[in-house]
Amino acid sequence: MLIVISYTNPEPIFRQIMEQIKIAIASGDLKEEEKLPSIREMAQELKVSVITVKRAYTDLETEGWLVTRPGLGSFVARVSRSDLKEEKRNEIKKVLLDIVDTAAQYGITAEEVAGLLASIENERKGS
Amino acid sequence: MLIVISYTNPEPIFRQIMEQIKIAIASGDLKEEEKLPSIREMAQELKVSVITVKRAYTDLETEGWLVTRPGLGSFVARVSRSDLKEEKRNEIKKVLLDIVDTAAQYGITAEEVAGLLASIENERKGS
DNA sequence: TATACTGTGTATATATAATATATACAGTTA
DNA sequence: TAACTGTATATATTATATATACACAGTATA
Repeated sequence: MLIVISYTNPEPIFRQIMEQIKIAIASGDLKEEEKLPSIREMAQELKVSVITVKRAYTDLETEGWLVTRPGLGSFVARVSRSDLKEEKRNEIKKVLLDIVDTAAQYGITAEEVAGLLASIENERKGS
Repeated sequence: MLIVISYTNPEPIFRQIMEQIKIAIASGDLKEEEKLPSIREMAQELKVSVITVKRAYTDLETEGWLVTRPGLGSFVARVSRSDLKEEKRNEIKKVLLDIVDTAAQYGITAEEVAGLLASIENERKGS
């Protein structure tokens, strides 16, 4: 599993790890019931403390994406793939809602926000 | 000037203050050259430390929205209103770009994101 | 079958940086 | 000098990250 952490990224390391594991699950790169690298393995690969990786795994378990068994390892939880995608959709919707509200306070209309989004898609197609 | 801070909001207090001052400037509620409440006044109103308000004012000055004169007070900088709106537009575009990228990693298309945004607007009109 | 080995996760104590505070200091004007 | 203004210093609390010592699970082997 390829995980890359950035020290310039203000996001804490354990969250960067969490996010990339979620993406691995959502993309099918990590399958249900599959064993993840041990916290020591991953800590060594990322040149990061074991505790930091543990924090990422523990939080992912709390959110229901992993199951950890002491002495055995951590495993991808059941039925997490489509759930993860749905969770992300809701998360995105919440952020969009916040954007529209904030924009309004600055006198930027919802139509204008939609226009910005459309311009991003067009620029993407162009390249 | 009405500012409301929330302790459940994970955003630090000084950033909540900054954001609401920016909105007051963008909306014209605070005009160019106008004097802001003294840090002590605002600290007392918000039941918050003077240092926290100072931090907000100092950062706003660094970003160019305020000018502070020791012994006199803090004042809205010149030509900040339209600049602020433009800055916000750029900020929003950056966030939208990030959303589209992240969504793609979860197998959510840009069209789907646009759809979510459209649904928000529709729900708003409905209410 | 007992036990030692090697893998796994866990708990405790510590360091550093960001946020928020209280209190003492200094500039401006009347 | 009085009554405003912002500023500087030292301290507390919380989040993030770490090192090190501990405990659990499976397996090889004496």
